[in-house]
Amino acid sequence: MARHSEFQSIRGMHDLLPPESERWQLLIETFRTQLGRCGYQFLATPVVEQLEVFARLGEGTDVVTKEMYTFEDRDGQALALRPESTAGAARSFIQHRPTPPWKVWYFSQHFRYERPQAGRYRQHHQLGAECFGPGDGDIDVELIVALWDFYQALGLRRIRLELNSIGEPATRARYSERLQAYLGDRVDQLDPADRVKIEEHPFRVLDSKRPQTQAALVGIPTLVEELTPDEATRFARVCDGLAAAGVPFEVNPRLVRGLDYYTHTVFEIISEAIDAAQSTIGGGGRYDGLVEALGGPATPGFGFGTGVERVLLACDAEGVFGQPAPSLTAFVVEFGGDGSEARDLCLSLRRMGFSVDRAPGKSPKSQMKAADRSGAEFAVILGSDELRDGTVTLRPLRSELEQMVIPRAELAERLRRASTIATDLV
RNA sequence: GUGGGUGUAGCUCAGUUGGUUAGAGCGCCAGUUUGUGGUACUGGAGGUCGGGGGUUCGAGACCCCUCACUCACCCCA
Repeated sequence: MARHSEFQSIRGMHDLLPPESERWQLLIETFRTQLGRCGYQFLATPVVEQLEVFARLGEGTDVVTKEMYTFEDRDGQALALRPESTAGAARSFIQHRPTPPWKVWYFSQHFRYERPQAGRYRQHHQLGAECFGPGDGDIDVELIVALWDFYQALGLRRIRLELNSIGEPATRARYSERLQAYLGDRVDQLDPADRVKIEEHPFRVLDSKRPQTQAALVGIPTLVEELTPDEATRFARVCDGLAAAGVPFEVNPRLVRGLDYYTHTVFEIISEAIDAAQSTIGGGGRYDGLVEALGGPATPGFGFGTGVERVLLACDAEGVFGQPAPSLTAFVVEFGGDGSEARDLCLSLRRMGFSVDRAPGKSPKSQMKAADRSGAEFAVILGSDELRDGTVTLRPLRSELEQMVIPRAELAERLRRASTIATDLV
């Protein structure tokens, strides 16, 4: 893209313009409806937090150690743009001590300093939800089903839910050691690029994309085998709940997530329609230790995030969006007067709840052209004859019906009957 | 951070081995139709060829640097 001016948006950060922005509104509205049914309410936390809030997410996460936008303010306080939203929500929970269960949803922008590519941006947006308080698996089911139904409501069909349990931290640690031992015995079978991970991030070897590594992983001990009876029972209840809700899923014993705070249930939802490397459209899990790690009372939690840009990629790939509906009821076209009557008519129609626009000062032909382009259902023509007679010409733009001259007083009623757009007033 | 591809009009792109004044389609503006969009025809506006340097009589084409976009790795939504 050519650079025409001195300034442009920051790498990996994009403007959101109409008509694309309309689809964002649709996504947000659908999400709000879906989560509202489950009793979740909107939460907004600041874009900036103390660096330490995110640092507590763990040393083992690239999001924290490599990708954060960090800076000092004028007082020398260490701050960061949020790379995700769960930490801020947890901080907020601790700060305000709402009575659990605290069920919130959010729409927020996140910042990660990575090289942009398809479905990955330095500023990206997520819709998400968190539930602080209840520690039972039924909350896991509630939120996963809500997210699944959100995708269904959008019309996405080619999606896949992958599920796993990583148990309590003790189980995870035990498995980590076992994994390191297993991998240590087979170092030379792994892809060289993966060998270095054994020490620091043994779990990262599991979901490696490299064929040589994947071949070496056949028969590797799985986390599921390592779960205690209690953990396994808990996981089974989550699986049962999803099955009862009719949500198809597959247990992926190698599913590990990028953030260290997860316990028990973790999941991802992948779009099979996206023809790009970044095809995970949503993911989340349980984080029973997070609130405590941030200095709050021991409180379990579960949450997820879904990437708005990626969901829209999936929607495009599946072609779920039809023709956009008309957004204007009427477009007022004027000529032969000084424009004041058209101006007043336009304003009064708006106060009656109609969506109306106009393009004053241009030729009749140009105004009609503007009316067509605006997507309006009707042109309301105020020419010299109509001005003289106190009438308007009502011309349908989206159908083959004939135009008609009607008394000005009848206009509102005619529009109300003929328009497919609901007015927001009576 | 590593590697590949691409930068020409608002958008999508042509532009031959380096050779006059840089093109097309769509979009935009206007006219054919001084009261009517969506079709058709005609005309018009719009470009420091991403930026800088170099080679050359001559660079949109070649070389170097740089910036941006893009795809992949890493990682993640």
